[in-house]
Amino acid sequence: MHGSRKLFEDIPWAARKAFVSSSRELELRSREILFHAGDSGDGCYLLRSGVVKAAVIARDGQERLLAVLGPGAMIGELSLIDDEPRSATISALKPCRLMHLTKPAFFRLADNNPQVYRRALKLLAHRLRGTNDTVVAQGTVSVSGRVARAFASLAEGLGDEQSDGRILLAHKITQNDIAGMAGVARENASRAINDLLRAGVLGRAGSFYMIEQPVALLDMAEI
Amino acid sequence: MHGSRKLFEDIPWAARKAFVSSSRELELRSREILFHAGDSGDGCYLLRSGVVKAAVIARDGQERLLAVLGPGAMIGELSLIDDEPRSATISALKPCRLMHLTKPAFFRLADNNPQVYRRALKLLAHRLRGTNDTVVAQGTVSVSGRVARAFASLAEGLGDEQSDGRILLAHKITQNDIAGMAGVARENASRAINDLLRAGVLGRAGSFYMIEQPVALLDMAEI
DNA sequence: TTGAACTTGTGATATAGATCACATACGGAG
DNA sequence: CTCCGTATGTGATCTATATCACAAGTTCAA
Repeated sequence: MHGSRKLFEDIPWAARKAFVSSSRELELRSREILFHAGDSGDGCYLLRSGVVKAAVIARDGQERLLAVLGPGAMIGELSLIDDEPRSATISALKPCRLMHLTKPAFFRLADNNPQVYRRALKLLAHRLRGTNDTVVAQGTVSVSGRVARAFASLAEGLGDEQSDGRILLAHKITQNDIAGMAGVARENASRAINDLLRAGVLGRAGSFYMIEQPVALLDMAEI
Repeated sequence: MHGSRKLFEDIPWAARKAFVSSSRELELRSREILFHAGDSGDGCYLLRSGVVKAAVIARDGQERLLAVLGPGAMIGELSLIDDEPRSATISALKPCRLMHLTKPAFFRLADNNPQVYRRALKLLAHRLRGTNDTVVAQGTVSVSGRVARAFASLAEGLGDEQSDGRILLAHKITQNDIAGMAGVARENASRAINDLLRAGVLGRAGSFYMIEQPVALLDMAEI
């Protein structure tokens, strides 16, 4: 749970209140789609509770997952900023509550609280570092390493750190999702996951995954 | 030459003057390195003239090129924003003139001109869209498509559009650079480039490349 | 001008990972 | 419970791309 994922950390209370009052609540049922890549739209959303995935469908029909996002995440900020179409499809992996903020409201708020601008810049900078790393990893890291990476990224997006340092991924994740994040075939994701399980780096807690050895995982992921 | 690459478009003159007066000039000789990935550093640079490349070296020693940047480009803004180490190594491909802006100067300037914040956000949003696309392309587009992509990206970074619509890449670029951008082996980049030359999509203008059919190129790149 | 150090082109081979083809297991609806 | 759709595991191919191995160009510095 890296701080820079949260837009409103370090933001004065007055601004938070202004945000809440100028935003509108909405809910999503499981599997419901918030918007599709290519849609027009200029507002952004703050995820209050639940889990969503951001994905794009490549020309050949393959679904590539860019991220799985948990509470506190900012969604749709690219279109907010540059008025271009939505860059990814957002769909709910479980029931979600969101706040919707319009573009004028956001900029009014930010103009009055430069902290908001700084926070937003940090958020984008953090994402950019992440995608840059992904680009490099894509080309140089093996399938099993990229699968490890996918788990690391899930841990960041919705991991729940236990008191003993292990990280619980308290959400049902399919091999298809993992494969989509790692950019590998589902069958090979399966093999890689089992390797991680056998190595004891990863475990299963009920129907959820548990990262038993976060350090070892990051190492395999070449992070 | 997409507008959003330039930090100071639409920025009031007063702010530009403030920028110039609070910044320091510096020069790089060809092949000289501005900074290395991992270095600490919190200032940013504006490229006035010349060409640089942004690259990272993967764990296995392979060089992966993130971008080739021409005049007007912003460099080192990630560390400016989040105080983390430099994310890439910047080196000059030809002699360059740069302006250096310190972090306090940037934020002072931006706080007084929210346009600067908006502009910076747009810049990062644009990059993020680009890297997201790259991630997807990495996993789904063939080698020749990715090489086409590399040329498209070069065109954006330092292309010179002719009156007849063709785009001149007025800089000596090696196959190694192309391979590094596309994330492929140099030998295969060579084959792909020759395919593009034979197809007439690409041409050679002296020792430079010329994009003869930009539309066809983008199509091959699956953009 | 003559190397020496880069570049580029192209065939031959090796291999990681995709794809195919199933068997098996699971989970929710009736 | 029991059936059906979805998720998983694992072998056997197949193929795109890396890697290897050279032969020619080029560039540039001495």
